Amino acid sequence: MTEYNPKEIEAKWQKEWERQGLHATPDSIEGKENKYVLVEFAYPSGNLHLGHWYAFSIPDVYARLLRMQGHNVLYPMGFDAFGLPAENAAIKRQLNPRTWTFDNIDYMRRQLRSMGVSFDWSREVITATPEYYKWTQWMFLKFLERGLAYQSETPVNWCPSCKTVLANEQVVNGACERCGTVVEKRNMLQWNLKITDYAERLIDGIEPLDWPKPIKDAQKNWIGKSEGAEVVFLIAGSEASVTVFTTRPDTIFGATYMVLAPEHALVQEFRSKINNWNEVEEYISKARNKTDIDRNAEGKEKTGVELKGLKAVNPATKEEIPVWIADYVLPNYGTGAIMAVPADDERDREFAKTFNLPIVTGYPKAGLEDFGKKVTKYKLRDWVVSRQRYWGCPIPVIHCKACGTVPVPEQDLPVVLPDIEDYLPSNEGKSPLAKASAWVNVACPKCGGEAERETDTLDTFVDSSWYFLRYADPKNTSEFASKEKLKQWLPLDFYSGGAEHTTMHLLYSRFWHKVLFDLGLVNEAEPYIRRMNRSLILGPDGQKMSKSKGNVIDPDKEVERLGSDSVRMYLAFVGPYNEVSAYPWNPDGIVGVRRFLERVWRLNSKLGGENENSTLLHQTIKKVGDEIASMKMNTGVSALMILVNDWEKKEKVSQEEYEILLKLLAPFAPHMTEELWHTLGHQTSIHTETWPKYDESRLQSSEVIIAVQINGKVRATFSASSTIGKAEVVEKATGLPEVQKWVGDKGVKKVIYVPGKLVNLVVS
RNA sequence: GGGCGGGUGGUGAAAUGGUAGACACGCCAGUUUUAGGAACUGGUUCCGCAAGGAGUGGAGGUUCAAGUCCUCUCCCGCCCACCA
Repeated sequence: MTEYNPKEIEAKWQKEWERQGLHATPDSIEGKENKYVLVEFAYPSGNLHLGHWYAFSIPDVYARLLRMQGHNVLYPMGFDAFGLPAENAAIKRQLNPRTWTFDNIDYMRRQLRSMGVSFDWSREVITATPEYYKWTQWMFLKFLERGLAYQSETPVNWCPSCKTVLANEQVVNGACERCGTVVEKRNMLQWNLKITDYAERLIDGIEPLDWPKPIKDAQKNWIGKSEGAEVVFLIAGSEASVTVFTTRPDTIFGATYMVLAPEHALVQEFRSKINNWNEVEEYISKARNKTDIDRNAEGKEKTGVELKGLKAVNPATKEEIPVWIADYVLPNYGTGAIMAVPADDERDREFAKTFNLPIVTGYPKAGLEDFGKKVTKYKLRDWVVSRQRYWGCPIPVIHCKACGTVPVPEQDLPVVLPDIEDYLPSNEGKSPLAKASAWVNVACPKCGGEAERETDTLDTFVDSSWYFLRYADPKNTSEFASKEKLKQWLPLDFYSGGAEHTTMHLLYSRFWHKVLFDLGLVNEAEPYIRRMNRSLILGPDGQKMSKSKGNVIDPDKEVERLGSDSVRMYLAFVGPYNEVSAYPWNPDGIVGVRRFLERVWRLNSKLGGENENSTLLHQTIKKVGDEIASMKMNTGVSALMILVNDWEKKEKVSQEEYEILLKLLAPFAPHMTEELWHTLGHQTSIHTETWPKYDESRLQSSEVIIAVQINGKVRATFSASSTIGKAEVVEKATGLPEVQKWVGDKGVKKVIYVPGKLVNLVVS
């Protein structure tokens, strides 16, 4: 028997599997059920890091188990190829984003193959290819048709470094999620998708899903449903009124003043009646220029200005109350106006104290709808999808002076992203595409007159909202995917990815899917039934890996040192996959896994024994299958180690049982098991074998160890037949000298017997 | 401020209310006619020579029996956050 040489055998089998097309997945196989295992596709950043290995190789173990258990398993991979990060990286290197991205894809594909993951590359999807984004554009037009895509001039988040607008979800603590630059507010004409129309359904749909509770809660929280009432406050001495939203209409008798957002329309409407207009105007312009960071820095210190000369009437008390503007009232939540109840609301109280406004306590409580009508409000905002950047999917719309906004006719799709020289973003908020005049200037599809193409591109999250549908039918040129093929694979059986997508990709794509469902284009309202967030691999120092900290583990080097199978198996072994946790990479820990694989390799020289059909073997078969299915790979691996530890003590091992071990190990270490399998004389792949079956009746050993407790503390153990009865156990237990020592002459008051496990003797 | 997770050896972690610490790393001792470790054997929760005692952040409780269930409390992490 030769030595275990992973480098050699891994390269050999990767090549051979590819040659055989082992992982190409047909749309259906007679007698097999389809299963769709999905991982978030790769972003072509340029290099595979350990996170990719963790993200792809562990679900691969699961996919391989399902295959061996007789399913037709789709496990695809693709590239989320448009977007800011790739474009920024390309600009930094003075490369065209297209060249940069597609070179990265070629390189990463090769790296991915070294993982020995069973991706079906024949179904690869790349969002930046016209074959793909034709359908992104087509779907966008469907949204437009339905009134779910619209343009509006609204204050948006502008990243001055990336020189583009960002969605709310992409702004973290007032800074750009991608580059960390403080985001500014700008008024710009933007394309939006009406995700708010789906707020209620996005909340309702989430309940029955098999998702971890924290993700469900986070999404519900982000959508932020609150039930309350809208109450109309009249402006004294005028016909005008202001509607406020409150979740506590019962406190209306305590409302002693009202506050509007500085941006509220009423302020401008009454500008001539406001006595201190200069002061008010100054406050408004200050509030407008404040970034979210500034606002946070001020903490909870309240600022505001009274609109002097204006009074509102509290509909409950009929009293005239002052009207203020303050930036703690947000323009885009509720109605942009509140009734302030300083006795009951902490923020209102603080504001009232700062400006000496009246606080009344002990007021009567009102009924829910006495003074207003019941309404529901959401924190969720519409999804701003315009990006003033080159590297994205063109928005398929033409602006005509005569006809207005005209959709690009379906037969003209895709609107191909042109190759341009100057792709740098501009400070004015104009897409670089605006400079490609040959591309921009077109005839209006409606009237034939002069018209211009929309030059903004779509947010990358639009591209990734439906990629998993394309895998079902990746070569289709007449539809994004046929409904029949979609039916064969969807909804997904399993979707694994990062927690950072909870309120972004996972929310956007659910929304997208619901719209497609309403359009009759997909068969189900929810795309992902089972979702799992993976945990995180940290550097050896327990810190998040980063180049600046110098704690980055390069998977290529680990593969070179110990082999792909060792890397995969170590990642499986560090801890449960399905937990929001983080595991430090232990360079010695992976060596332990390599040692285990070598032990399995060496067992080969002990072959020739008789079948033992041991309890341990049956228990291991059950355990490994169960643990992989629940993504608790760590305990699955340890079960295999226990079996191997046991066999190592034996003189001989039966070949048939050794082959069972190899099959159990195959999902974790696909290369090594394949090599050993062929060494044993098999001609076909171990990965097409069926998963070993265990015998239920062999799970329980005939010999058991009974623990004897005195008052709940273990004082002795003895072994006995598993069929031993209570009376006999008590007799044996009380006969033991170390038990008698504790019982003494006190006598046994009570006996609890747990069959085959323990007996507890209660003594005085 | 709101929401959600967690606290178990030196480390990663195991434990349907039923022998806490499986499995692995590290460490210690030894073996292999040099060395090395990605080899082998044994040991390794803490205190104690031992008998024994203590022990899953802390304090109570339920139970024959609690890491697991209940009450209170401390600490840590993540997400959202002036959302009316």
